[in-house]
Amino acid sequence: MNKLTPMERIWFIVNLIPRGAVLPYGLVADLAGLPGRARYVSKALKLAPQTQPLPWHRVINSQGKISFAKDSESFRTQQELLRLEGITVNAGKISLSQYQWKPDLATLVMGLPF
DNA sequence: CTCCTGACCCCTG
DNA sequence: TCAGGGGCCAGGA
Repeated sequence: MNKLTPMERIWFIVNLIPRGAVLPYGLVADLAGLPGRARYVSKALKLAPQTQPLPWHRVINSQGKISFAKDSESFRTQQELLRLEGITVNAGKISLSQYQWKPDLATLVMGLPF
């Protein structure tokens, strides 16, 4: 049966975010069936196994901004990865109205293994 | 078991 | 826009 752990469900959702799109931590949590657990999403990304590539850079905060300190190496890496996908990033900000992933919920939920 | 720490979020001023 | 403050809760110490 579908015994995906909460963390695995988060990774599953993040893997669904298409190239050139982004999704806020809070919405990742909602889609993973963990409403109100935005913080847990950040933890899950940090603890994600390097084994398989996870598009963690497509996850940003609800303000449309990269959540790493602007002077950190992680910040620069995420900004670079987003730009490589054609996303415009200004001072760490991304336009959610323009790039936020808006999946067809009915279709999405049907395909979820949890 | 308790305490502390977050790649967060929402609301207020 | 920006800063606080309260809420949230799984892990590590």
